[in-house]
Amino acid sequence: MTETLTRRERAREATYAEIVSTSRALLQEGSELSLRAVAGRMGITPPALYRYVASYQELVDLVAFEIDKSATEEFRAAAATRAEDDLAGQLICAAVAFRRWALRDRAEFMVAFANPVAESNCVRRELLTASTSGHYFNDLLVRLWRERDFPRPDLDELDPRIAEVMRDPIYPADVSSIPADDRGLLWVFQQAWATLYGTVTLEVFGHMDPRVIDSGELFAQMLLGWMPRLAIDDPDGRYTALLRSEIARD
Amino acid sequence: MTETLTRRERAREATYAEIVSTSRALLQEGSELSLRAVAGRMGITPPALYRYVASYQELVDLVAFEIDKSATEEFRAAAATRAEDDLAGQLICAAVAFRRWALRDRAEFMVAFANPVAESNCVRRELLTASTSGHYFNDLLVRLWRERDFPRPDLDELDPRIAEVMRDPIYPADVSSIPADDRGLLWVFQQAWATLYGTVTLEVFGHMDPRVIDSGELFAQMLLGWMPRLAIDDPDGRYTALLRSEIARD
DNA sequence: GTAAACCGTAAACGGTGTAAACTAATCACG
DNA sequence: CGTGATTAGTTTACACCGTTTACGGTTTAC
Repeated sequence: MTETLTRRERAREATYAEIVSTSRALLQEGSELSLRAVAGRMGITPPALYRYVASYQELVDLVAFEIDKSATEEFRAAAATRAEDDLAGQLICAAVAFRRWALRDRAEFMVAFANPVAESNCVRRELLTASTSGHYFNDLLVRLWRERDFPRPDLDELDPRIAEVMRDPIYPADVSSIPADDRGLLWVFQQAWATLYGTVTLEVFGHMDPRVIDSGELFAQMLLGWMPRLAIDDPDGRYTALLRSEIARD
Repeated sequence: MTETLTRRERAREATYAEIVSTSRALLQEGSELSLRAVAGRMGITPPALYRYVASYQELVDLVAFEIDKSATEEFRAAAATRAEDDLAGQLICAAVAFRRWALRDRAEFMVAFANPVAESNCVRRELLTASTSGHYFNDLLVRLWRERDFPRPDLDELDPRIAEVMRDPIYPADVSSIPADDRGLLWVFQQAWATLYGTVTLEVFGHMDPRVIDSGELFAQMLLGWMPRLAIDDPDGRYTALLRSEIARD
């Protein structure tokens, strides 16, 4: 099953990997991501990078995709601290991990999530469809739904334009596991994701009192507000406590 | 009452106005906002701009503030299409106007609302406190609350850190009109604003199926979800219809 | 009337993305 | 094995960018 690559292809693959890791290193130490900086640190001349990416924007897109992929691993790890069958707990941990990651690695977050994707940018649109984090959260929600059977809209009670999208979704792409009749579930996901994304983006951009951000209450209330809709009841306050302790975790 | 300005002060004021209008013109026609471009179009040499702003970031902050101010006028105009005492209708119209404006003038929206405000940037923080749009929406919500008396949390049932912020808020600043006991209202505002901001930012950045954005349903559902919390009941569906028709407007 | 404050310019420095022409190494194949 | 094509990299160059410094003129204020 191991892809048999020619020597050159392997070298090329390695160079791509180095481009990505160099770029991420730059971002993490607070520098600007620039073609010249990446090339310089790789001991290479700037135009050489054009053998690998067609433009600066394409470099950003490439790095964004890899950042998303590696961040998703972090969410997955956070969820893995809960029991296999505790999907609600996993969702809470993953969501909080998303926020924690975003506030910690702001620069990386902005590259991956707060970068306008131009109408024209087809490459970017494709990568977006492949969004690793999108797939992960979507999958988590689907599994939660199988377990708890929270309400989902019927396609024909939705706005027809939305129903059409749910029938033939382009993002996230992997939707084969959801029966056609239950596609309304995707609409629940879309709305939940919008709320999660919106809250975190607002906090990262900092357009509000810093004390509110620090407290994490905006995020906590947002998640708590979603729990009933996902049939996550919390009679003994276990999940609320989990949420709060996860948020407090630096 | 007319400020008596010296000739020089008037000239300076005029130059500031020209800087802002030139910058906005650049943004609106899709160009990048740059010091050199602004100077060039003003028929001036780039370093001359340093007599007016200390850095590029300060230019951006200045322009952002003015954009926010003028956008707020647009929201106000949208609200003015409703009767004086129809605060719910005004809120809906203003909120939809916010979205409409953001999707129309994406570049301007990003400068004003999707620009990270650095911890260090004191000037920016002050301007943020003076946020015109923040004041406008906050004021609208306060008036709606006086009319409909929707529930607001007591300060002592809130997280103490949040309660502290509500007691001594820095954003939005004008809060003198809210009795100390009712400051929990600010928390409602904060959450509503976060949801509004988050939804619109997501749509502007376009990290989702374009068809969903075009439909406006994400935004509609978000607003519809908030109406009950604001005691906006809608037995005859008038407000729902208003919301939908406002969204459909272009 | 003179000194200070102000507005603007010219020149320069170091940074950015990108295009073109060229060189050296590597690969594929007869 | 040798030759021709493909590839990875360089050099040079251009047009932008923010910013600093030193230098003129105007306008103001005393």
